[in-house]
Amino acid sequence: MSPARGTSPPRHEPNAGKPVRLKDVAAHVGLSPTTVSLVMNRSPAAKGIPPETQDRVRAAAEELGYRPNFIARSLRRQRTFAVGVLLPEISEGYAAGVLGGIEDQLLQEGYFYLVAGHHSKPDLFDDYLQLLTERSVEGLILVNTPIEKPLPLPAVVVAGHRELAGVTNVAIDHQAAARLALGHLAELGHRRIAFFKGHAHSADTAARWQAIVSAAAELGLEIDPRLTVQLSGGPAGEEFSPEEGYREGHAFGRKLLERGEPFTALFAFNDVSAIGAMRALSESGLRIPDDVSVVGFDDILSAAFQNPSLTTVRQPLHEMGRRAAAELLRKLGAPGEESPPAIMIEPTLVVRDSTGPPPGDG
Amino acid sequence: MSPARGTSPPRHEPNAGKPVRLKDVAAHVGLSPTTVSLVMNRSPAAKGIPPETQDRVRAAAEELGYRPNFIARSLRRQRTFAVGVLLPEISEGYAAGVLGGIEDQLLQEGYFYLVAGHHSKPDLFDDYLQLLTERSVEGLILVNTPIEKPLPLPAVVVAGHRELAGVTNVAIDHQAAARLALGHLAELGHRRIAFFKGHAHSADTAARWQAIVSAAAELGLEIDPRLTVQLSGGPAGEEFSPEEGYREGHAFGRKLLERGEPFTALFAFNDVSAIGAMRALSESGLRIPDDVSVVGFDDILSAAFQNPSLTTVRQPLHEMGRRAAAELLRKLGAPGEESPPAIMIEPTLVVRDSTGPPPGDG
DNA sequence: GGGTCGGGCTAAATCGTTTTAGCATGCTAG
DNA sequence: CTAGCATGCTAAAACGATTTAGCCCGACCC
Repeated sequence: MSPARGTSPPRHEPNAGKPVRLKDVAAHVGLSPTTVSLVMNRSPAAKGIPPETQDRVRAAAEELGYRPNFIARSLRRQRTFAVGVLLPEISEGYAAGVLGGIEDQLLQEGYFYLVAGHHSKPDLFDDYLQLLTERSVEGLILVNTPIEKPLPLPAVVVAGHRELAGVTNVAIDHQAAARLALGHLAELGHRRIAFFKGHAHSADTAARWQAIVSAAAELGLEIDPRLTVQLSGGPAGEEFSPEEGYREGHAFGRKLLERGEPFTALFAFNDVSAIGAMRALSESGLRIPDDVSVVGFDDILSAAFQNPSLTTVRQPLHEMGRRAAAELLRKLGAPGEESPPAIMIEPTLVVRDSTGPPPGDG
Repeated sequence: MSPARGTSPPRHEPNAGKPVRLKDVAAHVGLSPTTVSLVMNRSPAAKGIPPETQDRVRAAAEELGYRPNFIARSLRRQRTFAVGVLLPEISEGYAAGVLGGIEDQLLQEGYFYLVAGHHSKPDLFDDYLQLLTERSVEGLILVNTPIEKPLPLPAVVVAGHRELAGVTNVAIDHQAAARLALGHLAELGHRRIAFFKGHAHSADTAARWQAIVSAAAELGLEIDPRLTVQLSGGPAGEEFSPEEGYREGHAFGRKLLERGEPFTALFAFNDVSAIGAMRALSESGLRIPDDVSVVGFDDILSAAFQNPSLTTVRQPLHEMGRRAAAELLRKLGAPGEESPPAIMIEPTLVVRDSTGPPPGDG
């Protein structure tokens, strides 16, 4: 059969020339395209086809290196096995982390995804939404992206605020987060705790603050308005850079000290502002954690590299993405079925060196 | 109509029921699908169609909210306007940064992209490559991904090492990077400079070291082997976490001090190891930059938050991605045409507080 | 008045699949 | 002997566009 396997026909090679089509395989085995299709898809209708024929077909497909054309298939079946992801900016840490989880889940299930970063511009958002639906994505995942109009497709939102009928919101359990952080501080013996509130136009601000107030109540901690500062987060609507967050943390840490109201711990809104504040505190001669303990939020890379390393509440971004994707696929698989309005993700507390007992406590 | 909570039948514009087809538009204006297609695509063949007819068609399309089906169009034209991106892991900073640039460029040109993270597993790489070609992507961008076999599609590689005929490699200009960093240190007056070499299995190690050696020669600096340590980067083939890099920097910074060979500056292989080393140096009572200057590489987020903030060579990741995408699109537009084997990207030096004149210099 | 030309449009083929509806053929049962 | 029924396959119609090859009709030319 095979002539001294050295010759040169592309026997083993993927595909030398033009791609192989279904009908090429059919011609090669002397059967109709229908039959080949049935066999290749293991369609139930193929049960009438004897096993030896099936083997013959599959062998031919293998030999010719047949790969079904996904586009043609999508057109016919009206399924693209693709979802769209909309986010502010892909290179930013939060979105990238979530996207990692989304990807894992989707690829595992045989889906792909198209991403578009709208840079927080509403009209870009609309454009991309349009483009994505034009490309027939089957569903949407929005990360950190506020929506007003109802969406034309099944959707899951990660860290959205607004509630929208039919879309599931995957978000961190702020209540648990607040309990973890404040619980940790309370256990160490802190009573006078300062807070950074998020800027007004951040999605998480309100929910997180609510949670903090309620967790503080649970723990019998008092929240002193004089120990609370609100971050501004730069001009409304614009993207704020981490550097800005850092500077704000630094500035507001200083401001806090200037108020002269004593405190032994600070729970910042996020890691960058916590790091900025740590800097301000050290510059004022305070030692961390001996004089003041600091807790951040997010667990960005830098948190571990600080000196002292930062205790913080970690958002499991990867898992949030995973869950969001899983939920979307579930929706796609069971259309019409009721879907949960929200999925809560449990944060974890990463205790490092920036927290310890308050001064004069041991 | 809708009983309880629905008061709103989706009478809103976009599309109430089923999507509008080309033939629906055709029927609506009483013309053939051919004509409508010609008009909508502003095909040159449409010049025989009088402007008023054209307007009528466009008005109808607008009115009905017609959106061409991209899949059908792709099938017929054999163009998907999509490219595939392969990278180790999307949530990692380097890849995410590059991807940001890729995205900007692609979306601007009307392309989308499919991403797959192969987690440095060769068989996953092959699988995803297969899946991407099955989906008819028109080209590939590989980020930080070594290749051995030739690729089945036009491709551009970002930070690849191996040279492969026909694929363009977008990489930082190591020569310029070395000159920037060493030039800066030399200008400050440093002569005894320590180095971290990258781990053996990193793509950039060899090229960067070469460049350092040659830049040092240009500047008349001597490289002392006793001031050179090679990072190990964890077990070969595995992904190494930033935390590991940090720990290594810390450990090797200490090792360097133990050797007892005096030095006034350290050029680390990357920021995480630089940060680790800074920590080790401070712990030994050395002040930065008064006693030792430190230069990193990459300009990760944390570099700016360090105390002192880290002077480092910035890789313009976004631009690298942009250039890679632009080059791929060029290739796609001009098939057969010769393409450059490499595109050099100029790094920049970000001078912060970790560098200063050597001790006893003023 | 017949041929030519061009303006305005369309029928039909095509892209590569999936899917529906059947068609032969042979065997069995009545 | 014939209806009925598996068995093993296939023809043809989708899917929703693009594109090729004309068709029809009136005006113009000689």
